[in-house]
Amino acid sequence: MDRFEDLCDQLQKNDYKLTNQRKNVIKAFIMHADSHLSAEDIYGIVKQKHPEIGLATVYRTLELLAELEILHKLDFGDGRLRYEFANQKTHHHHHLICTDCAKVIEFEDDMLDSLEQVIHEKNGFQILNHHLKFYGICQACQKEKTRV
Amino acid sequence: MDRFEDLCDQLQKNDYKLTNQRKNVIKAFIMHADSHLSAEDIYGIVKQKHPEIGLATVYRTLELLAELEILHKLDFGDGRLRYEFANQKTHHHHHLICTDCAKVIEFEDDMLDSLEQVIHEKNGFQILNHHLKFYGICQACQKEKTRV
DNA sequence: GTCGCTGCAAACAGTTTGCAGAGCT
DNA sequence: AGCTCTGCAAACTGTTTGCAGCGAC
Repeated sequence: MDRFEDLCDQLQKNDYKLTNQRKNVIKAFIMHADSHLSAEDIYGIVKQKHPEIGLATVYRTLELLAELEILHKLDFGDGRLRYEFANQKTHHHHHLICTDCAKVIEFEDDMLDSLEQVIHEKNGFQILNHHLKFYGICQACQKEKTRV
Repeated sequence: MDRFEDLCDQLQKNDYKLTNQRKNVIKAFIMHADSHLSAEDIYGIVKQKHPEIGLATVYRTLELLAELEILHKLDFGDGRLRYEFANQKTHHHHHLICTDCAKVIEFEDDMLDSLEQVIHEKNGFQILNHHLKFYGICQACQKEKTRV
């Protein structure tokens, strides 16, 4: 079973109707699985083939998919929420954001597990999630700068 | 020299005028130095004694103080920017956010330094800054839950 | 006196919501 | 057929901006 059918099943299993709009939003995500799309991005992509979709529907669908934990909300501080597939390794998955070209690079690391343990011991805080973002300059932009 | 005078000096040294509104915003921050205030928070505090201040001025002043690196912007994902004093240890200073009561606890750690080193080696990414937030349930809210 | 700063109100951007009609099951 | 879902437009929220007058230096 491919990813698309799997996600459609998840919707139906939870008693949500499988409308064309929802299918198209899911397809757009699968087509751009490595991106971090915003509502407006999705709207633009789906609109090309299905101009009748409404932006509000996109927002409602994204909210739904996030609630089902199919998608994760991301906030890169650019004033709009972005989304990515929520897969198993999400907890150890962080983002490097280039402040020059806004490119986002993914990064895997589980060092935070031990840090969470320390925090739990020191503060009695029960940690459920964390967000770690690095801001800096990617390799391409560094080269760009030395060249000029 | 106390903190207030020091900050006023910093403004003047940079050719910014020392207006009453700016002084009052700075005072409000000093009075609540351990909080993470939003523009609206500051507006409310200053307005009590100086009802003539405008919200736009607060926004402009916060922007100015952030540019001078007197304040740091924080984004706890609640839809508004918050600010705290930018001091020397900021880079190793993170936040634990309780998803129940929204309380924010400060946390110090420098483990990320070595992680930044690893990232630099693996990705050639020159890291300038990072944001690390932990979401979970604080000790008080955990007790609250077991009691009911 | 000059020019930066302020208050006000209007503009803005992303997101949410009310409602009447469309469409999945 | 029933009730969820949709498109549209209007409302909302935090923030920014244009402008005429005010005030720090």
